[in-house]
Amino acid sequence: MDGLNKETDVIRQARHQPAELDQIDRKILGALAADASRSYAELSKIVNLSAPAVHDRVKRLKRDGVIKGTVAKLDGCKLGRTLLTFLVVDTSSYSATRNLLKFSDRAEVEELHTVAGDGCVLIKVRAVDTEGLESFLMEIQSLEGVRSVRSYITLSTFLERGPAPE
Amino acid sequence: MDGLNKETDVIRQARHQPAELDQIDRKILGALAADASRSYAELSKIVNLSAPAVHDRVKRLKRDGVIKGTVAKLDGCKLGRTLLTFLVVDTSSYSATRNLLKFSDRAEVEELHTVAGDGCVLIKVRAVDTEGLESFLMEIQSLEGVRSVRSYITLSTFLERGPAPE
DNA sequence: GTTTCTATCCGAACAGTGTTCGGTTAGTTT
DNA sequence: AAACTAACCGAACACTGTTCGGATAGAAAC
Repeated sequence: MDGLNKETDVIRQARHQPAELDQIDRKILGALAADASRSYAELSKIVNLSAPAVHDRVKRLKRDGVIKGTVAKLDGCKLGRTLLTFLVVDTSSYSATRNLLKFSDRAEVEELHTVAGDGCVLIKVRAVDTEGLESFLMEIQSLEGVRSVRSYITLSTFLERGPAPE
Repeated sequence: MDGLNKETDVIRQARHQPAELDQIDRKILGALAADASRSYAELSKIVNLSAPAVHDRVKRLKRDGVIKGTVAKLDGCKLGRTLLTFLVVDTSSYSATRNLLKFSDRAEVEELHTVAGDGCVLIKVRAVDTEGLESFLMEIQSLEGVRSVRSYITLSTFLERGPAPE
């Protein structure tokens, strides 16, 4: 027996390394990313495998974290949120940035990232209306250490989806 | 019989007006927006109704378009896409904007909006690496009528979700 | 070459969930 | 009062998700 052991699936899993994805995996991921309500019978027809085989693969993809979960896509407008805006907030200190991260528990905040470049924090906000956006904006601007806020108010959305598997 | 007829559910549906959402609807929506794999039995416990009652409500919410569908959330990094960037493209003509909209069929493009303000189009791009972003950027910049491109390269993502039902 | 181990697949059986149905209640309009 | 609608429930049904044992193929170990 030499020093190089066989790398089994269990060992790989312990290292949190996902298995390599073949074309079948990517087809399944693409199908589920577009519509997660598809049955295993449907998926099995798409990739020409049996339902249990597809089930095994999906199970592995979930275990490895490639599939992080399944969520319902809601219509923001029909929920009463009509105004989508991206804010780029320029801060002067780390503590100011930290204060901004606290806004992630607001209902109108959908995304919150730190970014390199001119700004420091990027926020995707879906407000009820212009009034709701205004009060949110003023709250941000009044924070200690916030130098400037650039607003990109969305007119039309042409695409909104998650990562594509290839 | 006076001129005002009763507005039934069928009539309202024909007008594409969603029914008003009560607290139970919003609880269900919140639960499904966080995890769409929850069973009706689980949901029924959350809102203190029977499974068929929850089923009826979900059916209505789907029919009215409040629930647009269910999708699998994929891990961009584990798919090999490590670099998330927001681009704000400033264009000088409508035809240039139209050309930008064609980029919505690219695998690395996740969102594409037209925006008011300084820029005209906002694109969320998940590229494989810096090299992939660079080639994408150069393709955009070389388009006729593109005046400038502002890039916001994401360092860390703290929140990424869909619209919240209040 | 042989053995052993792993990953992957399949068909069949099982368990669990989704879905439909009839009946009841409550509220509103005629 | 009568008629209609919306909403709920329990029970039954149909379907899908899931597990199981067995077969195959490939890689590593001997």
